[in-house]
Amino acid sequence: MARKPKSAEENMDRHDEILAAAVSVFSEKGYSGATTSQVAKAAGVAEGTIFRYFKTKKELLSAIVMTFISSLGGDIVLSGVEKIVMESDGKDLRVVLKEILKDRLRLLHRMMPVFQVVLTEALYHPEIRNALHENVLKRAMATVQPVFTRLEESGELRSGLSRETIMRTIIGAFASLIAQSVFTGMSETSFEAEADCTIDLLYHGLICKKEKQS
Amino acid sequence: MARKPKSAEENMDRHDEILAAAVSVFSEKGYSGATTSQVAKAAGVAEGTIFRYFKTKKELLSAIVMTFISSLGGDIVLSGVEKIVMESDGKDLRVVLKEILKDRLRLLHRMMPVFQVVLTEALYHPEIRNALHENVLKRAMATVQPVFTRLEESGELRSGLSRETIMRTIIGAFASLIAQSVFTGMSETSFEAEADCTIDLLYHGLICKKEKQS
Amino acid sequence: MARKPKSAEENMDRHDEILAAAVSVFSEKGYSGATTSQVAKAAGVAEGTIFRYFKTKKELLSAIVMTFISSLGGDIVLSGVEKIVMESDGKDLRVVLKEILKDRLRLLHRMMPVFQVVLTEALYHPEIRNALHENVLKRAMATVQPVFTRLEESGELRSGLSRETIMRTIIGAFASLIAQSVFTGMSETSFEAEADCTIDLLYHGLICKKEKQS
Amino acid sequence: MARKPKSAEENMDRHDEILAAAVSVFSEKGYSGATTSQVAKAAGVAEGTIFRYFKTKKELLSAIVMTFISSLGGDIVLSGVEKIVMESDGKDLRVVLKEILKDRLRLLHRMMPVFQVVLTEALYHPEIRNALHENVLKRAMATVQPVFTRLEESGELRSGLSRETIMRTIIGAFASLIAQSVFTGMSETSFEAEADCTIDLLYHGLICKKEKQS
DNA sequence: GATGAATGAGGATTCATTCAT
DNA sequence: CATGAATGAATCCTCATTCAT
Repeated sequence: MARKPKSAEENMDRHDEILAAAVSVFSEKGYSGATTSQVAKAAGVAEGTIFRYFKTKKELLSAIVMTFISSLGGDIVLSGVEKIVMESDGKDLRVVLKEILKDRLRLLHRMMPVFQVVLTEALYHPEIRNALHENVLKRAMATVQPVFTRLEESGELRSGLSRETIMRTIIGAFASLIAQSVFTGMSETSFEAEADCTIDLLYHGLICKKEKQS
Repeated sequence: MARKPKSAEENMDRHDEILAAAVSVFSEKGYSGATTSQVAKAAGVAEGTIFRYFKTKKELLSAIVMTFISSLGGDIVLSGVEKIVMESDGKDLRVVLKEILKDRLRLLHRMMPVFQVVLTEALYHPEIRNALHENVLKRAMATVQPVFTRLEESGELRSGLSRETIMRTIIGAFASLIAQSVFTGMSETSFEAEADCTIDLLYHGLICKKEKQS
Repeated sequence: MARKPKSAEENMDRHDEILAAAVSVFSEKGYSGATTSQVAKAAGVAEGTIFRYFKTKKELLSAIVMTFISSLGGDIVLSGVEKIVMESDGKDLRVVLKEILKDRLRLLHRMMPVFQVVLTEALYHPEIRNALHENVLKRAMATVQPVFTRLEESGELRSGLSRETIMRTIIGAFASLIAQSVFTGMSETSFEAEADCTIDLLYHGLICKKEKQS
Repeated sequence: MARKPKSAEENMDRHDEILAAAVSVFSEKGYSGATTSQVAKAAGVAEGTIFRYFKTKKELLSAIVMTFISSLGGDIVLSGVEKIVMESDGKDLRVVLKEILKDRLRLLHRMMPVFQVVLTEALYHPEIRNALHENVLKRAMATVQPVFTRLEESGELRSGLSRETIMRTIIGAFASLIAQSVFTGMSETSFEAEADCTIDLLYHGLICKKEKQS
């Protein structure tokens, strides 16, 4: 890889600094409620500089959404889950779920502001919704499939549960937990407890009781 | 030019018409993204008229939030659930959950836009979050308590599940279903199927499998 | 003025109430700074009612100015001075000046708000200035002429003083006293003292000192 | 960082251009009657530019008032009078008064519009009145004191005249002359004549006729 | 007549975007 | 390239005026 001139490298930095600043500001005031001048201040650049990297304010938002999608849906990020899934054979579902949840949570905490911005905008822009659906949800489902396939094949999974429903319910349950933890500032330990409890609930909802383990 | 003189009774309507229009516009573009002129157009009134009824645009938002909270958290609305809860004794939990879900869903469909506006703003305004927590969540939990208390007393409820976790998980699971149904335009019947499936999952997650206790 | 029919008389009342309210409001916030709604509230009438009596806000101002001019310049009002002037023969100028000042002051205190409104507007509207000049100043001068004519004829008035200068100086001196008394809330007695002192100054400036004064 | 090779200078200009335009427009239509768009046009800038230099329209007014007060009350400006006063020893009071009047008049002609704006607003804002009183009137009186002190000590000043009254009367007399000259567009020569006449009047009102020195 | 709700042109102010330096 | 002053369209809001009741 030939080294690019310094200025190009700096440009990249600037680009990302502005993006990061925009995420921070947008997540605090919302996209429409934020001003480019606030973003500029947060990024430590002049207002005009923003428009060198992003033609319009809207493009700045798009860049955030795209970044989010590709980092959440992209290989790099899902790989954490992928690894967990691949190594899940024979493990108790509860353990696997917990691992996945913790992996996702780590990510989400890091990305909370982006997440908030993207979700909010998704409410108002179907194309963002679609992009999320295609690139994040479907991918996530595909990644996790093996776990359920295995459970199904071994007859442990209760019958009558569609994959979609399962995924949706798990996501909903986790999402509500994460939301609560983010907004109420739950402690690490009580989050753990709540997580275990939630997983336990889901586990029993999913697994067939063959009276194997109590 | 002065126009549209109406009876005193229709003044109330005017107020509500503007409110309704605001909900509609805000839910489409977000509060900050919407303009008072758009609201006026949607309400079929002159822009100035809005400010006869709501001193500022912000007050318009507040009115929406308040309306939402009091109609969702208020007696009238919860009474649907209350009735279900009161008559739930002896019924299968699945049936009760289904009834509650359907009741809430009916309401939510009617209020979807308000809901969206309020939730979005709640992301950015802690005081709205608090108001929702105090007036909606707590109330809802209190209303549903008897169901779980009964299950607990009869030993049907699996042990180790905190009320909070149960409520959160149910809400999360339902919310994700409703969100999907709203955004993907799920059909009535497939919604029913999904709902049954979700309820089934939750039911087995909640209930102790010792067979019916007698 | 011939009396109008009763209904018209009642109209006059309303008319004057609104005018009085307008004076009060305009004098507090200035013409442009005041709103017709404030005037309406002060007058205890509906906003629309104002426009029955005065086609526009501007006309309301005109009416105030006209009222002022005709009441200050008109017979009724000047007659106080006229009487003083007519009875001034042989009196000491100081006494006459004092009487005039006191007469004007009484009037001015009653009319302070109108005065303020009219003067302020006069700054911005030459036609008001002209009207004031023609109808108030000239008249006032004409009224007071006899006093100075008499002094001149008796040789008491110092030579080299034009009537205009005399009048202007007296007016300026009195005006500054009144302004101070109005804005600083001078007490009745200290006002008296200041007035005597001012008159004394003017008197010696006007009168020829050949005579021994006792 | 933000270096301003010439922009420092130009900024000042811009700032002052807007201020000057505001003075001009406000003095023609009054503060409330003027619009920021008129000011912008008069200043030859876009409307938005005004708000880069003055946060609000009101702040623009404040800036005018402050400028006025500091330039009228400030050392630089009073120094003209101060010099006259310092060099007044032995001179005839008439000459001194004339010199002061001419000095002030020159200033006032230059500042007439500001003056008008400030005085008008002073009518409605006690704090402006106070500022004027403290920073202009008191200062002016302090500056002129020596003249009268000297006269008093030499026994030339008629007894029974308080300093306050003297000052007020002189100011009122001069003010009325200046007002007339400004509004009627008096010629230079007739102004001179009127001024001399006014001064003569005041002089004889102030000075004791001992026929000593002349 | 009197009312005051409705109007909408117009005002102050903001802010994304441009461009000369 | 970066800057930030300048821009002016767009926004929220006001208020004189009208008119159906």
